[in-house]
Amino acid sequence: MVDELDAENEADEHTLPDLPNVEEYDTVRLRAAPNPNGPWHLGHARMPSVIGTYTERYDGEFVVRFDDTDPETKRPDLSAYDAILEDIDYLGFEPDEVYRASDRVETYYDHARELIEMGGAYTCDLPAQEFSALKKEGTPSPNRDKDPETVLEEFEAMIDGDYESGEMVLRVKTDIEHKNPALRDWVAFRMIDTPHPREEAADYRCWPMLDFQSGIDDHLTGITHIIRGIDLQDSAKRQQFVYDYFDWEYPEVLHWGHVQLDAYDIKLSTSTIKELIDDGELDGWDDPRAPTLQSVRRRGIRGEAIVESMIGLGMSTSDVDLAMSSIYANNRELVDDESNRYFLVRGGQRVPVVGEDKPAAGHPPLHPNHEDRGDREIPVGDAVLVEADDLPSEGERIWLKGYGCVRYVDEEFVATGDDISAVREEGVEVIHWVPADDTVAVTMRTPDGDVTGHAEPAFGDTAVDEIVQFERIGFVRVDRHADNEAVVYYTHP
RNA sequence: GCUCUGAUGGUGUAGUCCGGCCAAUCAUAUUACCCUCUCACGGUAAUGACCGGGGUUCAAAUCCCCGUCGGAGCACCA
Repeated sequence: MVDELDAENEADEHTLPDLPNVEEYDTVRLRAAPNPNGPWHLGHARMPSVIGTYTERYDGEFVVRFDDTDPETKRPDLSAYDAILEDIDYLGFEPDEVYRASDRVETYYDHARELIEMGGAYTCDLPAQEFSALKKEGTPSPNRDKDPETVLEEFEAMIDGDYESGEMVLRVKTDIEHKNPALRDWVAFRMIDTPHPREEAADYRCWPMLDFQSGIDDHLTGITHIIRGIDLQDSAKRQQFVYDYFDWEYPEVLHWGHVQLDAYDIKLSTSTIKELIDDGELDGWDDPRAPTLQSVRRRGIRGEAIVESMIGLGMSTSDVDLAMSSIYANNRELVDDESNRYFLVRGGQRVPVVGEDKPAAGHPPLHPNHEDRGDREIPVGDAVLVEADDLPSEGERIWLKGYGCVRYVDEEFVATGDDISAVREEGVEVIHWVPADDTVAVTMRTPDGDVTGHAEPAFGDTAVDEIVQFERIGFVRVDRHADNEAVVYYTHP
């Protein structure tokens, strides 16, 4: 038993490498630092999946920090804060702490003041392009040697909003000749005229840049390991200058590449999805065609299946393609056993059923591997609906699943009375069907558009949120029921 | 241009630090067969990869060099 558990743990640990130097910290503390500009798309799931998994492995702590320090270019969406927390909950994780950077602006100011007093930063009124030109040749800004008193005065003026956007910034004094131009005297604070959408933060005009804010916060909140994308691979080196001034120890850092997703036409980008929704091309964030967490959630995919796939991507720094089929495979494993079976006929070709001894009803099982769940009852009536593609050629037999064998003659099904050996030994095909006059009208929403059809009467007894399998079609999540009408979301084959 | 960083089958991943047990792991995908009153589940099998070229070595996916290709940063975005 113990061996078994060990083997299992080893298999789990195989996918994600151990975090470096965990033994040096009392508690491993990890953070996800989303920009709250919209609900999450599937790619965003990687961070909480990995962080949550590591948190569980090391019995650590999971911090969420909203990096919402740009009210203009990356303007926060007020509803996104909660939407993101819900997405994390859906994936099965619960943050230990939640912060909003826009609540902590005074803290950033304080640290900036301290940095200025140490001579580690200077106010600079050079236009961005001019500084950029100087920087490229390694020439310092003429503002670089201002005395700290002047800098402090000008920085307070920035805080007071005495400058307009673009007039003045606070730069961290790094190494203007550093061989990597990306690290030379970077901007720590700039002026933004647009008020922050959060009321609590609406009065601030002087905002920290990500590298400053995030660097300060990671230290102050005791983050031990930072995991972030390769787009931020220079951040640690930039922030190291600030850490050196304060004599802080920089956390461990890991980087990973971008995630691409197959199976969707829509780009994995919050702004793209938002535009499509605004233009009415998508119904909302949970439209089945949208590559968002809300969408797959509505389709009945378990957060756990996504986490497993994300963990499977490992921690490589190169870009990775995630196959939706991997998420589907994980999810199928989770839902197959509990999903009862029903028939849905897409479209529907009406065919009368005749025959002197024809049975009155079909009785297929609710689940082929669980006879104890019992059978469904599907009355046949005078006629059935089948899918046009399933219609046999004239004179051929077909087996109506759970009902029996019929022969297609003169556009009618004639019950033949054959037993199951017709299927087992004579190769008669088995198809699904519904009674023509007793059905539940179903709209099935799929990533490729809506499909309409008719489900068997027993389907009306299913509960909202239930995952069922429409035989020979795939799994769906029951979204809502009305009188003999239902909407389902297609999960996967 | 400068600076980082990476390259294993269709996809993802293990192995690379400490060369041999790697004619390369596992998963997924695809195909075939078995099971089956589903094209689900389960079972079996097949398919398919170390970016290229040199070097070191008895031995290289693993070490060194050169190249090729990819990603990222050099923003008053995150």
